[in-house]
Amino acid sequence: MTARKRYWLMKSEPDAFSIDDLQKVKVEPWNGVRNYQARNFMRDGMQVGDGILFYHSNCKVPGIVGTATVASKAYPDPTQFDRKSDYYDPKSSPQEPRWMLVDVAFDRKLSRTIALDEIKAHADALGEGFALTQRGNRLSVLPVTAAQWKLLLALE
DNA sequence: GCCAACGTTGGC
DNA sequence: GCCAACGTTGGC
Repeated sequence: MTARKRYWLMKSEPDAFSIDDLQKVKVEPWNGVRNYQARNFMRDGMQVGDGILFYHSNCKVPGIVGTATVASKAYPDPTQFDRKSDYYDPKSSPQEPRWMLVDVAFDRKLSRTIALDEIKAHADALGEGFALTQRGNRLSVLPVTAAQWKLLLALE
């Protein structure tokens, strides 16, 4: 049985990993997420084939720059076991991994950036439940409804 | 580069 | 289990 396709938004700092980087490598293990809520979305919510809005944060024009697809089920983030990694977590172990990730596959680049400004301008239509535009929200992985997905991409 | 927001840590 | 201190995120 296949569950209904879900939608997500994932943030990345373009200096660290941009939509162009994803286009080059095609598939990227989404490592380094060290927030429990974000982890839970990946671990418990994501299914292969789900849609992802790729969002550039912490840059000149923050906004949605492309789409991607969930390409694997959740599995332990290997960087948590790597002492040399910035993402090393001494409290995690292969027997009891704390952090999970999914593989993210490039889908397409948008013809233009859907800037945060524009997204905010449509806050009413997107609804109060949209985590991205909620004040102070710093979640790097968040759910998007089918209606929000449609609305956001219609702005392209 | 600043700083508000907010999650996590650790002392008690 | 509380909560102050601290670190990080991310818009501006």
